[in-house]
Amino acid sequence: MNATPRPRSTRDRPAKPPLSQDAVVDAALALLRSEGLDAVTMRRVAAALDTGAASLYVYVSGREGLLQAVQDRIFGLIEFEEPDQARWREQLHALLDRTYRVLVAHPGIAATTMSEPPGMDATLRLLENMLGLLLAGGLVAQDAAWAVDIFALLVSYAAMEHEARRTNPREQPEELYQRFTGQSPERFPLITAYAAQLVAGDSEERFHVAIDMVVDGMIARAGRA
Amino acid sequence: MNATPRPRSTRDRPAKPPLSQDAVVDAALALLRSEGLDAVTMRRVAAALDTGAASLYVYVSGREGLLQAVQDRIFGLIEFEEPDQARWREQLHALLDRTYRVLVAHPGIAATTMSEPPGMDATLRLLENMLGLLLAGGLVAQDAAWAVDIFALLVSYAAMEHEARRTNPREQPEELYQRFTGQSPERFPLITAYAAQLVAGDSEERFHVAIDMVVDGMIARAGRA
DNA sequence: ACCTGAACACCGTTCAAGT
DNA sequence: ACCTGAACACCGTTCAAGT
Repeated sequence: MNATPRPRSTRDRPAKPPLSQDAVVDAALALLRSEGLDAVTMRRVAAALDTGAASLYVYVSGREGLLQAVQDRIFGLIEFEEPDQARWREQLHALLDRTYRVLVAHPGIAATTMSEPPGMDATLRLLENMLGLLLAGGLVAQDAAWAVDIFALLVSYAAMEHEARRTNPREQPEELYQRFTGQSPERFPLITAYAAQLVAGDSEERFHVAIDMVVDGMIARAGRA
Repeated sequence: MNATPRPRSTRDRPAKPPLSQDAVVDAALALLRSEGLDAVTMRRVAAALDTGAASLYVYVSGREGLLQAVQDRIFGLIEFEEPDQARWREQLHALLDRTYRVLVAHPGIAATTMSEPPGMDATLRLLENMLGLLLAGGLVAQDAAWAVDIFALLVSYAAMEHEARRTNPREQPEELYQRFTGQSPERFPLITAYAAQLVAGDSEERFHVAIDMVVDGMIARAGRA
């Protein structure tokens, strides 16, 4: 039927799937996991799929659109619990912990989650679930709606901080402590005095405290209203 | 003394200053204000100074170092008040408002403040002042130290949100409201029911509420301890 | 000693020209 | 109709070769 000579087998490469949105996102995700966000360029994703960068534009709107699809795929990995009034606060922490872990497993993606409003499917499910937990906690709807945004911000920031401490020597707590204590005590009396407090805790502890502060603040507001 | 012919005057161009760190940062700042962060490339900054990109590396360590110096210059524009126990909370809001306005006046720089730990002079002064306000409020030192980080995050986020809403039609509240209410009420009962609350408030209002939640949360924690 | 043109190794995106 | 090589218009950073 086909006169073109094929090398050795009917399939000359191991099951190259046809291009599709999913295949493009898969390739980007693999690159993200193995080499981080900087490696996720249109050209390298295309190369992993044995094609040219131009071919990707049929399936994604551009690099930004690709990254959004990747983000949504990652959020799709998070499992949800039905909100339970008796343990909503614990459930909130657990949900945010799972989100944190998924973000940390995909270096660089946390930064992109902060600059995009929720819109895709898995992102909306995360939003829906967080909102459910806060409403189960008896919070005022307006406060809950605003707080969801803050929690999303805090978890992304914690993941970014974790990555920075892992890869950037300048962000190591010891380094930072030295920098704070090395300042002039006349000019910076508080920074030098409280350097230990400023660098205390790992990203996960800092992030749990932050969540608790916001939750306690919401409850205080609800009590006043 | 010099045989090279000069055109018309002893100075053939209007007082071109010699290169220096300050001159490089000035040029970057001007570009940032007029065209945003994307315009601040080594090549364009150099072009504004009538030289090549390579020449900048004598004064800054690279693009990242330049952006840090720019950030510190911007924070240097913020004025500080001596912390006053009687009105620390109001002073905190005012300080964060001034920070917000300075960030908004320099599109794109807010994103860079989130990924760099405090280290330069003006950034440390901001940190020192915020810490002073929280301690004047009678908060536990460890809580105050952690909260400073959260406030810095919240103000940067608010500035980013403001910029996004100004430039990205997809982030306009009306657009977002349509997207939320357009979802399936079976799959997303809360998002569809509370779409109005989710998009309520401009970036400044949302940011003030966030600050109050954190402050109230800190006070609640201090009361428990 | 100081400065910089040109080169290196990349980018995202577009589009004419092929099949 | 679909796909893509090559081009366009850029990047940050380095370094040999000039003054």
